[in-house]
Amino acid sequence: MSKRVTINDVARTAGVSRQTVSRALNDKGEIDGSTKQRVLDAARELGYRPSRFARGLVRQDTTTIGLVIPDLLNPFFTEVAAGALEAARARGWHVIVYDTADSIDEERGTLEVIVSQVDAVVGYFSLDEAELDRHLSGIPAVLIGREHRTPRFSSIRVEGATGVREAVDHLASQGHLRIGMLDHASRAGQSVRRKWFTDAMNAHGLNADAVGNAVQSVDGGAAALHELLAEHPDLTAVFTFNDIIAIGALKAARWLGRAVPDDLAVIGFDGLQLGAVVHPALTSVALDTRRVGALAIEQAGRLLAGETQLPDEELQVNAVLLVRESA
Amino acid sequence: MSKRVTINDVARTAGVSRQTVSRALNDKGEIDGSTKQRVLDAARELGYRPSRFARGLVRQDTTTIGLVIPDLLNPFFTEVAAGALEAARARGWHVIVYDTADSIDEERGTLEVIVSQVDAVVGYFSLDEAELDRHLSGIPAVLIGREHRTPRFSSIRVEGATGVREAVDHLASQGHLRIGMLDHASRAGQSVRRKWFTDAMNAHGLNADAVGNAVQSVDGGAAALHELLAEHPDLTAVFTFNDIIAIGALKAARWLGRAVPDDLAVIGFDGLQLGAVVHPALTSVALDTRRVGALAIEQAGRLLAGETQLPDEELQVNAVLLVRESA
DNA sequence: AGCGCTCCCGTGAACGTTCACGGCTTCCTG
DNA sequence: CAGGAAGCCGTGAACGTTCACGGGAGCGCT
Repeated sequence: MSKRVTINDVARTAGVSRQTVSRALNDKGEIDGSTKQRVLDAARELGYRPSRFARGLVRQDTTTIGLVIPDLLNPFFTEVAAGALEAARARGWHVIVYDTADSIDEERGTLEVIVSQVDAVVGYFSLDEAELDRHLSGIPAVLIGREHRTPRFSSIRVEGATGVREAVDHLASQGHLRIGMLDHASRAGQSVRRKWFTDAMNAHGLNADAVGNAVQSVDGGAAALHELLAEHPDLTAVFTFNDIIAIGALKAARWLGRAVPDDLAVIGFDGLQLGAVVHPALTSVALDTRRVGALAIEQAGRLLAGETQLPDEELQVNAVLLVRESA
Repeated sequence: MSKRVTINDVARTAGVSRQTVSRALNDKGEIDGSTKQRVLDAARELGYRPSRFARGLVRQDTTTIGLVIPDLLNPFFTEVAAGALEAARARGWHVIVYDTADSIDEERGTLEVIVSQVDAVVGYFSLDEAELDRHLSGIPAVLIGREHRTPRFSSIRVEGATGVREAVDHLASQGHLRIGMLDHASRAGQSVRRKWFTDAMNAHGLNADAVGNAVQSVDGGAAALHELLAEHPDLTAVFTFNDIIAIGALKAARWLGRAVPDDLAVIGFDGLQLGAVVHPALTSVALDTRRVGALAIEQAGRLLAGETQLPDEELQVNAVLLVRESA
């Protein structure tokens, strides 16, 4: 195994000192043009590359953030990730991406290794607070779509109550009275989004008990709509936990011969770009996914800098109704 | 600004030496159970976190790979990235992801900073070889979908000639005689995929001159199909550079009132998962995108280990026809 | 008693780079 | 010609961790 080429090797073959090599490579001043060239040539010839560890050790500038995502293939997380990457690049930060494959064990494993590699952690987690705390061992962390607020931890909240209200308003104004929902139940029981839905329905004096449960996938959404319509054939509109499930619902509706939006109106949640390519284009309670990612990065920066906490409003992104074709 | 908590601080408050602290944290043997606990407590209390730089400097184990992607929001690249992440995770490597936003300047900037942060680079690049070489400054690199083979560089090739041939066979067997193509012209002129198409058409004695040019987006595909059909109204089938463009074509076809596949057959390229959610589901010359990413990572590992070059066949992924509904 | 072994723990060195400082020329200025 | 400034370069130290080595205490065995 050939030893690593160090700055001293370059210095020797160029006939100068370490420091001069360093000067040449980081083009600081205080160096003669010709010697600089000589050093550069020597470095290239030897195939010298500075050690990021040694460099990082002495100058404390480079910051690296760990982005933890349950599934990169899910377009929602992709969009968030894209927003985060962009924000990070803007400040010259590096982002290590970890895909936990929706597995709690992978998440544990990821956390285990992540803490020794990054300055802060950002993303979606399923572990409970206690274990999260333990694994994180003091690293600043920003949790997305989940409450957890301490000096070391922050969270980015999604505010969808008014957006969902808009959606129900929209449906009601078109005469829909029987509106169902396809929820996505997690370990924690029914979702917040369902609560928003229920509240909005109640505000209209409508009952919100036609709720099905969908697995987090297109096929899951399709299957769930089948079931829901079998139970409640009179539904004329359906609101879904997210766009993925909504697209499944679109698929099932076509299968069942129910035209969208005339025979069945569909409204999703998230406002993914994906919703624009399907037919009919998906109406959705949209949230600025890229902004979610960007906010998380920014907040990680604040935690890193030890700045004072921001008011909740700043750490929140609001969802609004985006009317396309499906409702 | 509070100084960093070092291993010495922990050692002092625990009343032991550095080495003992190190032993406790990396749970090596040679340490008494009670002192270990004492050290751990001290570390937790002080909020101690080992410096990844100092650690990386002495033990040469952690490897980090830079993954360069033109646009994470493009589902094709997302799938490749997912494959790469998975392969990297399997060997305990870290992946820093850079999104160059389809900009050549960003790519340059990325390269500039990447070389000092990773052990190897993997991904899609637009720069010409000379500049690439210069920026990479000796780092092992794996270029995807592009030729570039030297001891330091490798490339992952996509073999689609037979897959495209299958596609044209498929269309011809259904009686299609006038088949067009929506190409994506780059700086380098017409694409290899177009060549594959032309060859396949010629093999059937069909002429392949009904070719339009599409921008790399759904809308671009839609616009291009409009133009192409205006010029060649007799086309009954169209093959596209990739699935994104194909989905645009689907959209345009619906707009023009041409039913797919009956009035117009559409075949894409890439075989994205996305193709399964649109309607009609997209027939495509599919390639195992995740495997592309995984292959790239594996090959980066070989370069890093200085292993001998593999035969080309091993660094290649073959595309095959995936028949869904659109043709 | 002497020897050797095991169990713990500590000390110098090393990893590869940059920072702070100091020294040597050379040139200009009054 | 003295003095100072500017330009160029080298030397010790520091960053925070692990590795290699050595050494003392305690125990059992001959």
